[in-house]
Amino acid sequence: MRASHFLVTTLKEVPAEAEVISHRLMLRAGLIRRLAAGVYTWLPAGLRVQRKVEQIVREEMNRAGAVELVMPVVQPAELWQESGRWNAYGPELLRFKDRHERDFVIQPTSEEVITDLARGELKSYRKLPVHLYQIQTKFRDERRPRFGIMRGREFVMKDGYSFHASYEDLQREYRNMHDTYTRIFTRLGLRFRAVAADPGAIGGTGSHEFHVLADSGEDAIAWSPESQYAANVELAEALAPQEERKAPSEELRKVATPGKKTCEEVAALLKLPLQRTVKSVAVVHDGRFVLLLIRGDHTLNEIKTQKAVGAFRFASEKEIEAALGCKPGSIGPVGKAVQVVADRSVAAMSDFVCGANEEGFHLTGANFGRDAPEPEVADLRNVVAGDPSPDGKGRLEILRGIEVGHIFQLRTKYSAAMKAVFLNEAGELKPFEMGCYGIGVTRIVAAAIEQNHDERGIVFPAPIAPFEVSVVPIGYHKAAPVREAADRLYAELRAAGIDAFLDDRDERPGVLFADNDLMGIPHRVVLSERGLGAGTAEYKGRRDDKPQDVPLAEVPGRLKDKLAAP
RNA sequence: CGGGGCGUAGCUCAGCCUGGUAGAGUACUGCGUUCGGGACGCAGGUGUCGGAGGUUCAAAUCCUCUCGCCCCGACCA
Repeated sequence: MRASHFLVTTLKEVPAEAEVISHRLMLRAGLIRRLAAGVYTWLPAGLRVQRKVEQIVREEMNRAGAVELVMPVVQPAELWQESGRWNAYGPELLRFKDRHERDFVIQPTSEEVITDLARGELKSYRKLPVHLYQIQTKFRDERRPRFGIMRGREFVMKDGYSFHASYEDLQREYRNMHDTYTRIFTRLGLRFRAVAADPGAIGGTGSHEFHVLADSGEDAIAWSPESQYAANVELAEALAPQEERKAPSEELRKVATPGKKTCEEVAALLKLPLQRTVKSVAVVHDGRFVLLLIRGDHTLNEIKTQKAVGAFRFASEKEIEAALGCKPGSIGPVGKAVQVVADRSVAAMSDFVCGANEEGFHLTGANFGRDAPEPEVADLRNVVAGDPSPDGKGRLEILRGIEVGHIFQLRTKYSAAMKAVFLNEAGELKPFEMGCYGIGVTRIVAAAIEQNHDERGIVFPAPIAPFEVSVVPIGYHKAAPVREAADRLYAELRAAGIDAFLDDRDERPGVLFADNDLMGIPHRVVLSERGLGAGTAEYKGRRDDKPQDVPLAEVPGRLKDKLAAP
C-alpha cells in the first residue's frame, strides 16, 4: 500500500475523551474514530489490524474442525422469549420494534439462533458432533462504555457453538478449543494466560478465560509459577492457614478509638499489625442479617460470599444500627446474637482486634469460644500474592489481565429450554450437549496495544500490525534515484508476499518516522541518497535502539527472515 | 442508575466569575526558505459558542429546561 493512496490520519494531540493508553494511541495513530458512546468507525489502518486478527482466528478455528457461518445481527424476540433471556438479559439487550410493531433485538450473542438452527437441521446423532462459528458484530448496551474499543457497545466477536451427543464428546471439544485458543493467542504474538473461571450465570461444569497480560488489565489472575496453576481471583481458593488457632493469651479489653473506623486507622492507632485486626462486613441474605468477618488486610470476594451465604446485598446503615446498635466502623462479632460467617484465616486467629459494637470503641484480645461463639467458617476472601497455591504447589502471584477469550461447557441449558433434541443410536430423543466459545476480536486489538507500546506509540506484534514493513524514502519527491529505488524495493517486497507500506508522502523525514512509529509498524527500511550511494538501505526494527545498514539487494531476504522468526 | 465534570474552529484549549461585534496553538490552503526524528516566515479560509426558551437596549457569558460526552461508583463478561 502506498501512503499516498491510503488514509493516514495521525494526531499529535489526543482528543480529551481518551483515558487509557490503548484508546489514546488508537485515536492518535488513526485506527479508530468515535461516532457515539462506545461506537467507533474503524479507519483503514485499524481495519487492517482487525482483519489480521480475524484471519488468524479463522484459520485456527477451521484447522480445529469448526465451520464458519454467519447469523443475523437482527434477531426476532420470540427466540429470546423462548430461552428466557428476553426477561433475564436486562437493559444490556438492545431491543426495538419493526414497522409492524414486532419485537426484535440486536444480538449480543447468538445461542438462541444457533440452537434454533440446530433443532431444525440436526435431527440425528449421525450429524454430530458439529461446531459452528461466526465472526460477527455484536451489540451490548453497556451502562458505561469506556476505554474506547476495549469496552465498547458495538464490537466484533468470534462466537462458536458446538453440539454433541454426549458429555464426553463435549469435553473432548472443550479441550480441543482450549488448545486452539492457546495456538491463536500464541500466533497473535501476545503474552497471555489461560485461567480457570467462574462459569457464572451461564452455568455448566467448566469454564476457562484467556487473558492478555497487561498491568492496566481490569481482571486479577492468581497463578503459581511452580505448578502453572492459574485462576481468576474471583475463583481462586484461599486455603485455610496451616497453623492451628493459638489459645487466648490476652484479656478482652475495650479501648477508645475515637473517629477511627477502618482497620488501617485502628491498627495504626494501636500500633498493631493490620493482620491482627478483623474487619466486619454486614450483609443481608433472604431478609436476615449476616456478619462476615475478614482479616484486616484482606478483601471480600463477593462471588465466594454468594456461594457461602447465598444471594446477598450489603446492609444499609439503618439495618446495621438495628441489628448491632451502632454505626458501621465500630461493629464486631462480640456480644450480639447475629449469624456470623468468618473467613478461614479469621477462624484461625486469636487475641484479635475488632469493633466493640459501640461508637468509637474497639476490642483487643478478642477470642472465639471465649468472647464470641464459634463462627461458621467459609472461604470469603480474595487471595493475595504470597498465599499458598490451591493445588498445594508453590505460592501465588497476582497478575493483571484483559479478558479476550472465554470458553464454556453449556451442557443442555439452551437445548433443554428450547427443546433442541436429536435421535440417538437407540432411537431416543436427547437434548444436545452444547459448548460455546468466544473471542473478542476488536478487544484483542486494544489489548495488544495495552501490552505493547512505548513513548513513541504502538509496537504491534508483527502478525497483526497494519503493515509488516514500512519503506521510508527520504526525498521521494525530489531525488529520482531515491524514488526509483523505493518503487523497485516496494515492488520486490510485494512480489515476495510481504505486506509493505511505501510512505511516499511529501513530508519531512521527521513526520514520516513519527507516524510509522506511532502506527506500530514492526520493520522499517529507510532509503536515502546517502545510503544508495553506498548501495545500502537502513533497517530498523520498531523495538531496536539503533538502525543498521544493509546492502540493498539483501533487504527482501533479510525481511523474510525477520518475518519468519520474529 | 447514583456522584462529579465538560460541551467555544477538524483537534487541544482560553474567553464566562464582572454581559458590550469570537480568540490562541495546532491542523488546513498558497508562496518562499528548509529537508534524517512531528521545521520556519509571510499571507489566507475556518465557527448554528451543543439545542430550546427566558432576562436584558445587548447573552458564549446570567436564569430555566433539554441533549450529548467524559470520569468515579454500582452492574456485567
